[in-house]
Amino acid sequence: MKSERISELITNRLSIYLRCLNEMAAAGEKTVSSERLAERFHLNSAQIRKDLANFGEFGTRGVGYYIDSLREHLTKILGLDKDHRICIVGSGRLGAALADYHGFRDSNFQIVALFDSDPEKIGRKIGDVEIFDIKNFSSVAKRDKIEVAVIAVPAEAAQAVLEKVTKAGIKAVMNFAPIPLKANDDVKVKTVDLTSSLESLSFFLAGGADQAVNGLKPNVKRRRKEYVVKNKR
Amino acid sequence: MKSERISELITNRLSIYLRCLNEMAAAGEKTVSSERLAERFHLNSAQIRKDLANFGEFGTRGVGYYIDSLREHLTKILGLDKDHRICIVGSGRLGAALADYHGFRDSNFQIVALFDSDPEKIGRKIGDVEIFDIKNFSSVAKRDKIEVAVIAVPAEAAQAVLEKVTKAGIKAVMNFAPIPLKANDDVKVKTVDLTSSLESLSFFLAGGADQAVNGLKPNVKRRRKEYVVKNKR
DNA sequence: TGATGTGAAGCGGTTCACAGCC
DNA sequence: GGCTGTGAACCGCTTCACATCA
Repeated sequence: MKSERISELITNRLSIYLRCLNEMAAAGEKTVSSERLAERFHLNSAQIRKDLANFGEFGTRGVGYYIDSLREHLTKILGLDKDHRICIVGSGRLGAALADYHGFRDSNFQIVALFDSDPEKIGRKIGDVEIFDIKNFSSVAKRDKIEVAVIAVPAEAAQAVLEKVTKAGIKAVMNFAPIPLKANDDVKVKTVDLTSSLESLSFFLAGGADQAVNGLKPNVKRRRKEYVVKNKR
Repeated sequence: MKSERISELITNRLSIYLRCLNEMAAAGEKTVSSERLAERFHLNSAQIRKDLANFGEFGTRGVGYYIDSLREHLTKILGLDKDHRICIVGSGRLGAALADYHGFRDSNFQIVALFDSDPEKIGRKIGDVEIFDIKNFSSVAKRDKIEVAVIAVPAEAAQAVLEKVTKAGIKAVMNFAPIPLKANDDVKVKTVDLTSSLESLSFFLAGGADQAVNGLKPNVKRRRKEYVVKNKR
């Protein structure tokens, strides 16, 4: 509830700002204005100022933001001053791919465990990450201090997995199953739906909005022309 | 421009509706009301009706939607009645993982080529997909009738790759590089930023909005209490 | 002067509520 | 009676515009 005061749109942008600031710091720059930052990602400068203003007054009028200081603030705000331990539930192709994708390795996110229900797989390793029995989720999660669960199981199993990890006290979940999940208020779920992302692209390729309302199928009747016109623009 | 009349939020939902309808059809159901569909994904029924109304009048008052008929319409609208050929640019860990992830195999999306700039990798295969020299992108893309490019290269290289595939006539791009890209108006780019998704979760774990405005750092001055209070709620 | 911080306006998406139709 | 299709209200995010301050 109160945790909804800051929207996900904002936190996503904070993450992007921080990445950019890190680059600038590496390039030896000292200060940056919201205007210049905005240019970097074709974005509005007022938005950047407003995003930052949610957390305090970090800027200096007439100057801009001191890069090092702002980096520190954002790092703390995003909780990136601490390490986070992740597990992946589901060691099928996607789960295995994610475990093997070292994209997070150099960050403070670390994949420390995999889970599966298939007895064939339990005990094996992918890279140097062991696959555990999902039945033991709670104890392994506690022992290994896991904070984030990545759901990479088929759609049918995803809701049950969410409930299982929730019971074990997990508060942050990244869901790759192509299905909307119902979670407790105190659990944050981010769904990444690759299939519907692709299908959105397909829609665009198929002619996108051009077919809307007008590219009608034979069995669709048309009345009320005035609405059609309104929708058009 | 006109292609922006239908938002991505809508197309994402259409994709989800279709998946649900397919399941229902498989279960032998014939009709469904927007209300019942809405329950399935904890969502508002008016929204479903409005989404569908963008494309015609598919429902029957007093009855609901005929599942088979609606499936056909949505399949056509999303362009899923045709096959789509995909390539992945970047055969590093992420690219290889995606190539090896068969999640799309049983759909009408097919991964037909990989591209890389590393001479070591060119000519090899991942699964049964060959890695080509990015220099030959244009000719390979034309020969293999590639419609969608997946960008899985480091952030620094992503914009250049986008420009290269755009020049080759690609109109739909899925970007995994953690950086916002600038594209032509007639090219659709979907960015999936796993890092900023994770960092959003980290924000939530770190206390989320609780730290906003109030969890202030020493060097942040506070004036104008009235705004603070306003922001608080 | 130059850039922040922010009220107010603008815009787009969601939800409500109900007229219209089966 | 039941459910769609949709104007109107609502809500939240974005952009504008400017007072404020180093």
